[in-house]
Amino acid sequence: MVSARASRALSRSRQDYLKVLHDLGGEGPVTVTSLARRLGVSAPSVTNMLARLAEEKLVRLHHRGAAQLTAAGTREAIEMVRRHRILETFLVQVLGLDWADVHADAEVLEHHVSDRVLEAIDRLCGHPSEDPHGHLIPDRDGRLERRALVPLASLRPGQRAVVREIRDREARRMARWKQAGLVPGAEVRMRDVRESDGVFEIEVGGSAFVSAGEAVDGVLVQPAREGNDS
Amino acid sequence: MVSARASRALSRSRQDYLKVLHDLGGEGPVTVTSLARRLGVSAPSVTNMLARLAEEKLVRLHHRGAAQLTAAGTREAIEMVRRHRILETFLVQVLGLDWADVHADAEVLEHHVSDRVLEAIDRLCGHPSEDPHGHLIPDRDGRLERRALVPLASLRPGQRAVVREIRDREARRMARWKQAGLVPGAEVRMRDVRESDGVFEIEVGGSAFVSAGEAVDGVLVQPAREGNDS
DNA sequence: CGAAGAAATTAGCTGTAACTAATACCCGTG
DNA sequence: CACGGGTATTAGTTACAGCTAATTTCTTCG
Ligand SMILES: [Mn+2]
Ligand SMILES: [Mn+2]
Ligand SMILES: [Mn+2]
Ligand SMILES: [Mn+2]
Repeated sequence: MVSARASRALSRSRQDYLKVLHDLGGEGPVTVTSLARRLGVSAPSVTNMLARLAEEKLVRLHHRGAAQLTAAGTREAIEMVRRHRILETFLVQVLGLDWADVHADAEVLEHHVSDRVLEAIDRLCGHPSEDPHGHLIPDRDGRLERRALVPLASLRPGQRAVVREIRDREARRMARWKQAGLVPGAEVRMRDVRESDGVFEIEVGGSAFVSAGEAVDGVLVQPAREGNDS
Repeated sequence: MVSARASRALSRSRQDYLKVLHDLGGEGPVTVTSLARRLGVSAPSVTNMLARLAEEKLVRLHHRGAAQLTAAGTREAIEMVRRHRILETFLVQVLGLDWADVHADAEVLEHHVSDRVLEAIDRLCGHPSEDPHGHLIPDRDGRLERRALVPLASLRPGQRAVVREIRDREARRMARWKQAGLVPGAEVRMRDVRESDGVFEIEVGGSAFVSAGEAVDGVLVQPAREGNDS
């Protein structure tokens, strides 16, 4: 029952488009503009590539550019997510690179590492279930648990939570988060929210710090069960 | 004294052309046809690419296609050799892949691994000086020792030698060599050469085997000092 | 010397994936 | 209902790196 990993290798661009579609898509379709922004290409480039992906039955095209992954497209996208996260784990755990810094390397390598090498890396890392930023790693069949997480900034005053995932695309911000102790597994408590200016005070690992709302968007937490405000 | 690792990233194709030029070049210039054969592309493609490389001052063009690396081209080529060999070492030593099988993966990864990742891999492998096939690894400044090796098939009857390098491009043949004990470090003795049909008998690690000349071209040995035919 | 054959080059195309500029389409507001 | 702003598409280019077919240029040999 070896799953049918078809032999056709998608181009690097296609793989990146699919991955971003999966990430932005959640469920609903995705707009040309959002893809363009996230991929760093022009809108016409996106229109164009989407047409090709549609022809290859990897995305379904709705009206006015709205695009949605097909089952086949989703499979490819998740495969890329798996590769990306395994590689990040490897870069941190085995090569000892910095947490905040491995995303860019993984973004390239995910397209060029053979299945054989990927499996060897996965084995060497002990078949990790999470990457260094707390993101879950899909299994070989593309199964991916879903977690109900909320943005750190959405906690109400007094609420406790555990940091679960850190968005990994901006090395700069990650360095700051790490230094503040906002890493997967950290326990936090929202101390105060100033509605007026969107600034709040967060307690993490004993000490506290203050931050503007957008400065922590990208940190996802799992709220503690209500009522254990010991 | 950080050496001037210029920022220019050469395309994958260029890097491969330079590497092959270095390998075939030795000293003298290289013909269009030999490049085409080795790279698996057509002759016009080579003419064309050589013109670009010449424009970029990476090769010097002599008459009728003869091409030769410039100092800058040589630097780039050796850098690729270093990357290739470090990666092969890593694939075998750390990931446990098969000796005979890592060339293709290294051929791809050499173009896509960042300097940072390469250095981390090199460190993890303990700054190896030879790859798994016995090829010397250039140091970070492009220095590469030179060894005086001869083809296994050129030994005279009775002569002893130590296997030093195994050509790594044909997995098929490598598997056979490995199985026969022809690996770097193995001690061999030429037992008999039949001039008539180019077949000879070789002793390696006690047992002996017989082979046609071309079947072992790609195995390079270091002849023992004359006269210790104990 | 002259022609054959080998080697290299030129000419013209292809596919991929970008880009900019121009245009078309939609939707909400006046 | 018409118009303006935002969104998407079309049209036309570009760079890269390959290809085949045709041609040119060398070398060698009769
Ligand atoms: Mn990528
Ligand atoms: Mn990650
Ligand atoms: Mn290569
Ligand atoms: Mn090698």
